Amino acid sequence: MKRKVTLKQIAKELDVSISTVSKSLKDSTEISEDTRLKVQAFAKLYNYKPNNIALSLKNKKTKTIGVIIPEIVHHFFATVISGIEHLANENGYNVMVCLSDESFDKEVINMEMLANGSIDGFILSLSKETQLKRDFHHITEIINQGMPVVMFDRVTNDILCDKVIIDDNLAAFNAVQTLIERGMKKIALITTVDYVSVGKLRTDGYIKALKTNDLKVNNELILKIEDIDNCENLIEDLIKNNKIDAVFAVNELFAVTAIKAASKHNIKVPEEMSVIGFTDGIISKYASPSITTVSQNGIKMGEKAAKMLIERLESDEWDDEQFKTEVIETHLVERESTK
Amino acid sequence: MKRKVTLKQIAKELDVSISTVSKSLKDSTEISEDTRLKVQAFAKLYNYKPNNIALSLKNKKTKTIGVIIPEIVHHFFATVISGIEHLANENGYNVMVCLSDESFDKEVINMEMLANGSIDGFILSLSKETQLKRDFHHITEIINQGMPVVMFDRVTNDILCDKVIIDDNLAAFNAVQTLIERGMKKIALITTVDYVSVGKLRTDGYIKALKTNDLKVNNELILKIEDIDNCENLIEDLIKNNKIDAVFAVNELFAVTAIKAASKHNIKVPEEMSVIGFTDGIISKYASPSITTVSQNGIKMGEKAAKMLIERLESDEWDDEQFKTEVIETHLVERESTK
DNA sequence: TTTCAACACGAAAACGTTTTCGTTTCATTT
DNA sequence: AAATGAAACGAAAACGTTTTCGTGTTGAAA
Repeated sequence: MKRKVTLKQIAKELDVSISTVSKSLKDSTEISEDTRLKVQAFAKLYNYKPNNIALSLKNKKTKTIGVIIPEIVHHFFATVISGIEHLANENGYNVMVCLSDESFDKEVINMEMLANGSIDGFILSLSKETQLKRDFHHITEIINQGMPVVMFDRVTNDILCDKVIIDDNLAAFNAVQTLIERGMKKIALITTVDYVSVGKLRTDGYIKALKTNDLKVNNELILKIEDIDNCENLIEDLIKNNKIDAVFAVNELFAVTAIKAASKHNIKVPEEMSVIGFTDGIISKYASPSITTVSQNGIKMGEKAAKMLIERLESDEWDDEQFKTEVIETHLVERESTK
Repeated sequence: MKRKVTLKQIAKELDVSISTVSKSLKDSTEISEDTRLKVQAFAKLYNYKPNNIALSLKNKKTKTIGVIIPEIVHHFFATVISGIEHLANENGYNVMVCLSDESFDKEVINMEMLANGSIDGFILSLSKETQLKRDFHHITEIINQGMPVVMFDRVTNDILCDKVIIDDNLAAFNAVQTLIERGMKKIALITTVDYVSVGKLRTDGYIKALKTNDLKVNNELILKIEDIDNCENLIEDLIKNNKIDAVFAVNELFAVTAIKAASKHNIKVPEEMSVIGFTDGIISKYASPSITTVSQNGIKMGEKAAKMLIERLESDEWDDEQFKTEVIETHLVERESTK
């Protein structure tokens, strides 16, 4: 077992100073060709690689990005991470991932943990609980300490920082508008509780589309689901008890569950009922019928977020206090669940 | 913007030495109560938190686990990460995630990057390309440097280290055995190319089950897919051209694609054809019909891998050179695609 | 009064780098 | 022969900790 070799060991072995070794390896002209080559050969032989931790301490830069997300077993968040990781890697950064599990406390603990030197900046999406509590002191504090933060998807106006989002409101509006244009009148909405920012925005888009087209907003057709694990019965009731033309769901899980409920009651999709979901994930693609969705390009969001963060990190320190909000384009991916 | 405060700054502010500050914060009895309280109050006021990087350098421990996986936009790997992250977090560890994108070179680069001090140990699953090349020197080298490695799922006998796997062979055998017991005779296999370790093992299990039951192994019923993105046509041909009783697929993607192909040709699942998949993921759950699968508990695998790694890290340094291979239990999750 | 603990604190090394600023040596110029 | 200057290298600080080992000041015991 040969342990990693350090500058000190090389120096001792070759009977020169640590400085000489360091300079030699950096091809400094200060060192004679003789010693330079000798040191380099020795270093290569022993496979010397500088210690990242020591470099981090010296440079006050870790070249690491911290990512805090609510969960990872979730197609959208997984794609975002993928985007972040790739862009980070291209730029010589590594990625530390922490899960908040939708919990405020875990979000706080994880952020404080990482903020103490482990990383250079954050990319994060708020947990449900944090959105419910509207308590963001842990994030503003970190920003105040001079650490850049980029938020994505689940963001809030209460924090000033760079953000990457989609236009949830508009995307929902367009989706519902499409349904209306195709003749649907009785359109149900399956959404989350209001404190989830994106859920609220999509709900607003739905309502706006109805109003724009002089359709009544019927609260019986709006289902707000708190506990995602027990949504089947609620959705089944909604579909069974109302003669619905179409369903707009704010995520794919609700969409596929609606389709399953319809099929259970012999309602044909899309002939008798159209369904549009949100987030173009794996379920929508492989469900039967496959589901028309609003695409939400997680890869792009991740890449954009990483790019913004790295640019801040490498700009000359806070030269520009103007924070930006980038809006990622969405579009409707038409599949079999709409006619 | 108030930057993070250090021991040195506190020391200067209170006109004591750095040592005194450090000891005070650690409640050392060496320090008088007076100064101790004074220092603690000041530290609290300025929200002092020790710098992780400095601690890592001093302790030669980063309290960070490196994870290398082929991709993350993949339900199984996402669940594994989830398991790793939770167990790591419980034990005060953080997780750095790197994606190899199924590429040998990226796997090597990422590992070398992290091995230079950034992490205490690795958890990894081999990329396809690495499995194809059978070149593992980058991993053995890291192990030789004294860094613990735990491999999961896609492992190899060529490396001596801790491992976490499922019994792919047995699980496949049992799945096919179940099909046979229910009267199926013409059972197709949709699998990967042989160099993917788990694909090969599952293929062997399929063959073994047939042979055990004196059924002929018909190569026309075995489809080995290289390019996962273009599997539809191949699978459709397989199903169209053979009157098949059942399909055993080595992942859920193949399984759902088989079902779609069947439905396209008006073959009813499960009435005319049963389907069993592998990896109990989100597709299987939400497909129509939902798919019977061999469960492969990624959370448990991740937790187990993290546990083994942390135990090695915190044991008294290589006290035990015996590496273990943990086998995670699987079982058949029965759904609608089998009768 | 001397001696010796106990007490309270500080200096310094160590972790592994990079980099600035000497210092020594030797050859060249005046 | 003295002065200058380049060439080649080393010492030391710095990043932020922890910890060992002093050291100076007390008070009490001898």
